[in-house]
Amino acid sequence: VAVTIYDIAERAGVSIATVSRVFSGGARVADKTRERVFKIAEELGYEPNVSARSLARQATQVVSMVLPTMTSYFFMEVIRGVQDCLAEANYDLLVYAGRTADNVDTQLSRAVQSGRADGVLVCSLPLAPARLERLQNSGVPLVLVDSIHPDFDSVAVNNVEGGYTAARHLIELGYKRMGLILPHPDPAPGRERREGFERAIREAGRRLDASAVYVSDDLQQHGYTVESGYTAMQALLGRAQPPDAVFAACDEQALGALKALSDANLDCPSDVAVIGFDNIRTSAYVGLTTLAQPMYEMGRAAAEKLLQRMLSPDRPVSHTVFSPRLIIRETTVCPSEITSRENGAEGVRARNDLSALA
Amino acid sequence: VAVTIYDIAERAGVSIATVSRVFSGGARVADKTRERVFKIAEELGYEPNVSARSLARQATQVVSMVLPTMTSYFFMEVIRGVQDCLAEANYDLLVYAGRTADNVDTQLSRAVQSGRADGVLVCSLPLAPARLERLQNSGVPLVLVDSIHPDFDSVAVNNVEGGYTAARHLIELGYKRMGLILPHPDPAPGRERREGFERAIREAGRRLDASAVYVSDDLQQHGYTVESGYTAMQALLGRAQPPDAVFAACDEQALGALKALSDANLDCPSDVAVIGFDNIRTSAYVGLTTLAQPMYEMGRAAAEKLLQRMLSPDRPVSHTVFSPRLIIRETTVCPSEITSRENGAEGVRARNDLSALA
DNA sequence: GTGAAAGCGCTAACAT
DNA sequence: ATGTTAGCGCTTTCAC
Repeated sequence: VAVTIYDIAERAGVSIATVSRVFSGGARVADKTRERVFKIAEELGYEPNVSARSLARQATQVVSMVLPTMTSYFFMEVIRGVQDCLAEANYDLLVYAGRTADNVDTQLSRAVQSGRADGVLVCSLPLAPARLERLQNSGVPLVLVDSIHPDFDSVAVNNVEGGYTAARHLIELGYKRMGLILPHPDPAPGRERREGFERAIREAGRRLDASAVYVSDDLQQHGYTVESGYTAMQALLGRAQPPDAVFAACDEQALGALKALSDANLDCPSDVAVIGFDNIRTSAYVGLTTLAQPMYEMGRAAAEKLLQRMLSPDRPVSHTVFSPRLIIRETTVCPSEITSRENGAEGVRARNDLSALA
Repeated sequence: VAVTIYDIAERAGVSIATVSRVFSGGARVADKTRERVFKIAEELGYEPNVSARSLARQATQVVSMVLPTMTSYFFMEVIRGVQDCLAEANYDLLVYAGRTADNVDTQLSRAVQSGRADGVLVCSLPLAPARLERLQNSGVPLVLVDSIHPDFDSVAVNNVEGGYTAARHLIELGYKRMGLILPHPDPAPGRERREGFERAIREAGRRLDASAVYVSDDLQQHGYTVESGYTAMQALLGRAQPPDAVFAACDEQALGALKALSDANLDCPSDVAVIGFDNIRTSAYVGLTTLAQPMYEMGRAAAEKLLQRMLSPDRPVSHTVFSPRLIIRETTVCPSEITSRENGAEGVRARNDLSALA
């Protein structure tokens, strides 16, 4: 049904090899011939068949990306970075997002299946032993995003540092009774953020009471939800010594916590301050203080790293770690205080908000 | 390098055809043979090569999806619906998102390239003549999402109805001076929402003054941004007769409008009411009254429709149109008024919020 | 600069 | 139930 190089070759009075050379770019073909071939191809509406080319070249010009779920601002931005980088290099992007927890491994398997893609990006997936083995056996070039393993290239944010920074920020502002809200303990990022947070508190000569920590057991989206944050804050408020500042290890939870506060007629930050992690879009809108991850850049970096690994499979494994950036908004400091404490800080905050809303 | 059916065939003492049959499912193979083949394949770590299979079958089991941009809650939900449906049918998803306006057509071309995918989903792309021709010539099964054209299957929301409903809601609440904020006039959805909105106003025996309409000329994201809404609301507030209720044709703009209101020390809804369109995540969070599009369902429906068209290319073209659903929150009615007007409405609203935040 | 020919790994008649 | 064989459309040595 479709037109092939044979059709072109015949009409142009050349061999299929020549037509192939014309469309493969590099090779040397007489200018006259090249032109003639292009012209005829244009007339006939010829396009090289992708599958045939992939089979012959033993390469697909496709990269696949595996995600635990589709619905998250974080993933969207990462994908955007990936997509932009790949498009520039003329690669296409196959997206595999899990729907349920068990479904993820099915998706992973498809993604790494032989001949499907030249490389694979694995995002935010804890590498349990079985999964790890699957990946190691696949032999496909692979880079990890938002997780780390010594055997694979990776791009991630320094979660420990982020947690540490969050605690330092609260300590410096003079808050006394810290609270901590965490998503499901399975994924590493939450655990790491907690580690940094607790370290800073220890270093300040204080301690985090067990009753001030709420860990979600929500399997829904590993607790990365507004609801889980809402529940968590309610629980913390019910404790004997409610906190005066809480670190929610992801912005979704922080937003839920904020909601719980306002439902309880408590003011943020004067009654309870809140700091999140991620800097999702809504955070800028509601003025949530948080630690920003450079999501788009992480996507780009991961794609670039993968492209490099595809070129030279033997290069040493490398890990790119970004530092989370503290964005101070209104949930840890009242606007008036900001101006009084830091000269011109108000102006900075305003600009922050505008750009963050972009 | 990789293991092929030849390796399996040899070790199992059968022909490659038998091995192929085993892995292609359907055909009848002796149970003993099948088992033996599976066992050996397992040992050798065999996986069918995707490109070879695609070439031989003349089908890829891949669907590609083209989007104007990656960064939008709407697209994300649509993609999720698409992905879920495709995964169930064992299809993979290739995502092409434009980065700049001109880039979109490059992406479109790749998406419909011969042999790349068995079908294509085109989302939110105005079909200018050149683009239209490209699609018609490609011969690939295709369905449109969030836009309509007589030549192609499509899935969309009834924007005219949505605009109409928005106006009716405001009229019934007793608002007098309507304002209208629109994204860039190029994409059809905005124009259609305006049409419905103005019709309802005409039918109510009133008219919409030209000075009460603000159309964004922002090319950035076709004006689907918080900033464009912010600017728009500021402009409307500066008019001789500022509106007491405004319809923003997308939620991003509505959020910007809300921000402009609060920056001007105006209360919503008592000074100016605001109603949006889309029901993005943040809208639920800030209590924005809006018209919800069933994004996930639209994605699913589109994918299903595409799968059907791929099965029977000659079926008549069909269009699925969803009705937008009015979600009343706090930007058009004060909570107290809701309870006084509609019995039990408060409870409904609360439930709405919880589920919408999910 | 161009052509001939041997694959790439799998599928699908057709034959047995 | 299984084997033989001719492709699928393109790339890529190797000659000339």
